[in-house]
Amino acid sequence: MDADGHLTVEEVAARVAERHPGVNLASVYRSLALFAQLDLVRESRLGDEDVTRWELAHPDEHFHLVCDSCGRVDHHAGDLVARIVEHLRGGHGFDATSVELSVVGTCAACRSDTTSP
Amino acid sequence: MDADGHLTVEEVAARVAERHPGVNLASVYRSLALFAQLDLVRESRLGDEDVTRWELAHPDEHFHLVCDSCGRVDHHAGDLVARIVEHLRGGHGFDATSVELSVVGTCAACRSDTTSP
DNA sequence: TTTCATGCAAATTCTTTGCAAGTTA
DNA sequence: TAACTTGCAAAGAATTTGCATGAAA
Repeated sequence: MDADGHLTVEEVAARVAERHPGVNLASVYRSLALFAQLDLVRESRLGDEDVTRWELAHPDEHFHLVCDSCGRVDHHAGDLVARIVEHLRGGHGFDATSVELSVVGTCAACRSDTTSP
Repeated sequence: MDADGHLTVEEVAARVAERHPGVNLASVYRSLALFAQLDLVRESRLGDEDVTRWELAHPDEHFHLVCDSCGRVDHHAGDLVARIVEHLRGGHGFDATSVELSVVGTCAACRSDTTSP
C-alpha cells in the first residue's frame, strides 16, 4: 500500500523482503492472485509495456495518466468515465460495465519545464 | 488482414499454415515483432484476458468495444477520444500523446436479445 | 559471393504446481 | 487433530535466440 504505484512481481517481492526476508516468490504470486480475487489489487499493463504490474484496486471511474517524461502515473478521478459510459449507452446502445482508460502523454509539471526555458 | 480480429500467436500461425504449411512458430513471432515495429500490427490485451493478442494497427482515435455476451470486439471511431484529449489538455494541462480506451459491456444487439423476450 | 529469412532445437523468462514440513486454531 | 500457508524445487507455458542451411540478390 505504501508503494502506491504499479509494481512488478519482483518489486513487490523486494518490498516484502524488507520486512520479511526469505519470503518466497511463489508466495508473492499466490498472495497477489488471492488479493486480486478479493478485489484488493489489480493487474495493470500500462501503455505498451510488456511487463505485468500490480496496483491497489481502485474504482473503475479512475483512470491512468501516465507521464512519458517523468514516468509518474496518476490516478485521475472525475466524470470523464461516466461521460463515456453515457455517450455509449445513449448514442450506440452499448451498455458498458467496465471502462479501461489510460492516457500517455506529458504531465503539466513536465510541460512547464519544457515550455519555460 | 482477413482475420480482422484479435488473434493469439497460435491463431495467426494457424492462419498462416492454411496457405503456407510448415511455417515455424518462431517465424510468426519474428514477423509479428517486425510488423509491430513497422506499425502494421499492434499487441492488444483486452479486458482481463491474460493472453497476448495481435491486431492490425489502427488509429489511436479508435477504441475497443468488447461485448461480454457475444464476444464481439468492435473498433469504434468517433470524436470521443478527441474529446478526452481536449478535456485533459484544457482542464489539467496534460498533453496526451496516446489514449488507450477499451470498454467492456453488452452491445446493442445482445441487449435487445435480452430486453425483448 | 554476400545477405538475409527460416527451421529447428535449446535456452530464457515468467508463472504455476506438487509436496513435505511447520503453524495456527 | 484438522485445516492452512509456506518454501523449495520442479513443471509448464510463452517467447526468444543461436546456428546451420538454403534462397535471393
